[in-house]
Amino acid sequence: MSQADVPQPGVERRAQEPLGPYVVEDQVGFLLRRAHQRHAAIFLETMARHDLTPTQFTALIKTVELGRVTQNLLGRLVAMDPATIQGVVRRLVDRALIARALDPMDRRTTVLIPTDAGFALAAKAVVAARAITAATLAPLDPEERTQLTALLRKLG
Amino acid sequence: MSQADVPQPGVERRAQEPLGPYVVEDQVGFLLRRAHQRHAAIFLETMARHDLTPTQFTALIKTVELGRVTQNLLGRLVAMDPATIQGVVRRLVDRALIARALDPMDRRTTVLIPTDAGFALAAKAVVAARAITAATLAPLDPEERTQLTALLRKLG
DNA sequence: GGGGGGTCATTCGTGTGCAAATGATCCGGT
DNA sequence: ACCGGATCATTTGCACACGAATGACCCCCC
Repeated sequence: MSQADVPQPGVERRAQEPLGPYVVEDQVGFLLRRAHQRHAAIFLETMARHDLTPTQFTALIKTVELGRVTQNLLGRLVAMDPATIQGVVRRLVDRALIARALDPMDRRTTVLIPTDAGFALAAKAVVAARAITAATLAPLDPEERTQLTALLRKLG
Repeated sequence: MSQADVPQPGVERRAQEPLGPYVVEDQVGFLLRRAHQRHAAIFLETMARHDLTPTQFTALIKTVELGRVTQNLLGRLVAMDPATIQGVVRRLVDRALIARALDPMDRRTTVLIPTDAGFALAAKAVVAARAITAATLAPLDPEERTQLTALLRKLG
């Protein structure tokens, strides 16, 4: 590193950066990406024996919870756009965790219904999911966990 | 909704769900995914005229900041694994925002150096990036913004 | 009772994200 | 001088994620 690469901080630079230095690592976007990655890693490892990804788990749980949903509605409920939910549902259907049914009232839609295997796996997966949430929040003390959850919910 | 679908809370269920009900929408993982998606949407829209994705922006900024980095090291610094950083860097090189150089000391590595165009774009993109952070945090009041950032950083 | 605007599901293209495998290269220890 | 473990970059395969386009279908309003 030459001297030119390490200028004295806060002298001439201030004029060009009136709002202070921009540190990528401190931006919400970067921190959100990191946190999401870490959670995904914990999820994948903990849920490995059930072979469910975070999105597959979420879609399955929601389908079991509702008993019967339209694919697009399911997508809206779990924050996945139609193109994404399509692939997620396809994989769950391929594994016979949920089934497609026809809606005589609306021939555009396919109704999704969990299978017995889907119910059974969902029950077991929820146990793992509780551990995943706990492991993800492990670095925080109880009060901070509540705060973080509240702030993220407020973030929309 | 039938009566059977809305049981009185906290009676028989407690025996089977000793830790309380599992609401997927309240789990950190779900909230992190939602928040990350929302940020990505804001980023894409605000950064549209510069045509940079969040990861491309981060990699470019970091390269400009360092002036000269190895690809794998860059990846570690911005939390992208070698397979991911490879594609990100390739797109930046294709657009002539950064250049590859040979390292005579280590023939395995390719050294990355920002081009003049890369410097120029980075300077303009940082302005947009400040707005993106602000827009992402808009739903929170100033104190909450500091809290959220601190909690996410602590999350690792 | 037809027509037009909206919705549903799907497909395509592009961009992350990671595990795993590969080939080239480096380096420490013998 | 060499060899074996480690690192670098790349590729492949799979799974989100979304914009845009498409074809089928719904429903309301004229």
